[in-house]
Amino acid sequence: MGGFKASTGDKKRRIIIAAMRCFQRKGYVNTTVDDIASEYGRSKGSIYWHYPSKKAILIDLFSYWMDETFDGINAEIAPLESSRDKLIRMGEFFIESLIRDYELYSSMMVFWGTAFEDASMRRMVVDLYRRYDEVVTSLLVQGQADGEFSVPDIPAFSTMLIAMIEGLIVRQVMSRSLDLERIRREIPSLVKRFLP
Amino acid sequence: MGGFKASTGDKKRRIIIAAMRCFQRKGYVNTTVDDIASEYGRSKGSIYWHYPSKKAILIDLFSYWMDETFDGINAEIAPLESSRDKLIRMGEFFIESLIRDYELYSSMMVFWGTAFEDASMRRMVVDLYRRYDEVVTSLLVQGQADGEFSVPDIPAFSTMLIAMIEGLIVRQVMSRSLDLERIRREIPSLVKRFLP
DNA sequence: TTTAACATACCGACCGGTCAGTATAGTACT
DNA sequence: AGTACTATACTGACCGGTCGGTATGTTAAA
Repeated sequence: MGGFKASTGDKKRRIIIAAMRCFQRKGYVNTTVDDIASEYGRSKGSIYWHYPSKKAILIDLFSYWMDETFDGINAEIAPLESSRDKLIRMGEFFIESLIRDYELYSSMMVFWGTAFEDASMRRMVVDLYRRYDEVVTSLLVQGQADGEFSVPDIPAFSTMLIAMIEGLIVRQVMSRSLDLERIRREIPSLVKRFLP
Repeated sequence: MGGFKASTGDKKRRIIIAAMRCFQRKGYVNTTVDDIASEYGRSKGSIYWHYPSKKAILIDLFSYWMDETFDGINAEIAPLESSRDKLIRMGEFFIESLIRDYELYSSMMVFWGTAFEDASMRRMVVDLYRRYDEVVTSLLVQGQADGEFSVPDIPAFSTMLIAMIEGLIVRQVMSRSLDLERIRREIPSLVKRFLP
């Protein structure tokens, strides 16, 4: 991630940043559009000029994060050869992102909470899982085909790997007490146990 | 879990069940106290006779679930000898609970979302993590002492095991599309890879 | 280069609905 | 009569969204 573009004119992006900060501080429900406006440094009317609803802001934030995440992953793993290395790199990448962009992940949890109660947002989350699954599954298939490792049940293992990352994110956002550097260091040894 | 006690007089328990159903359907924020009352089959005034606030109901539901979960785990793993078997059983137990008490887990996610925005609830969640960590860590220490397996970094591995379960719960609650039976079947093979 | 016309961006008072929580009167069992 | 509980009606804070109006360009014909 490493910060949003801030070229002149992209007010929407500025609003998203403001919203992100607010959501991270107070959650979605407790954040008022006036809060976002004040963080944005403008008034509520201005927000509604750019966005049709509070929900639309959250959705936009989520889309942005999702796209950036996948771009990031692809860029990270593309130069690597081995599928196992790619999976290791993916794991490390997520932990590093979580360390660096804690605020963003934190406000993303807000999306999860809200998505739970909203069908259209939920669909976005499910789509996100599907995309992760595609990436991980194809790496497992590839690595197995190349004879790098052998996995008894690829879909199940893919699900569990993704679940682990997701669980780490959730926990860190809730507790803020994880030693993420230490966990990052253990990712290679973990994946090697996973995929011997 | 397998259903709440329903002895005469424990209206609070009935209210909790009603609330659970509502939260599961509509989430915490979108559930009104009138919704809970109507699911409970009584009026709002009645709810407020038993509980001082909507939040108190959620907290009570969470406490109940937490206690039941730990009782369940202890009962499951107590008769087992090997630490590895205990960890396998724990994993299976959670997946089985998730299959059986989906509604409950689903409404628990609501707690997560709300806890994110509320310091006192957040403390409860952090405490829950601490208790899981105690159980898993002590099993890892024990198994290592007994020469069953060897783990490079016990706290990190404990965290990751718990994260995996948590992640599975989150994902299932969101997507409802996981093949949990299949994942349950893979738990032993997964733990054996984890702890060779 | 003036000016009319339009576009973009923003302001903030206000409305209308929602809902947690309260007040109070009832009921029914002991 | 008292206690445990329930029903009804109400209050008031809160907040998403609206809207009339303003300010600051931008374009282009006169």
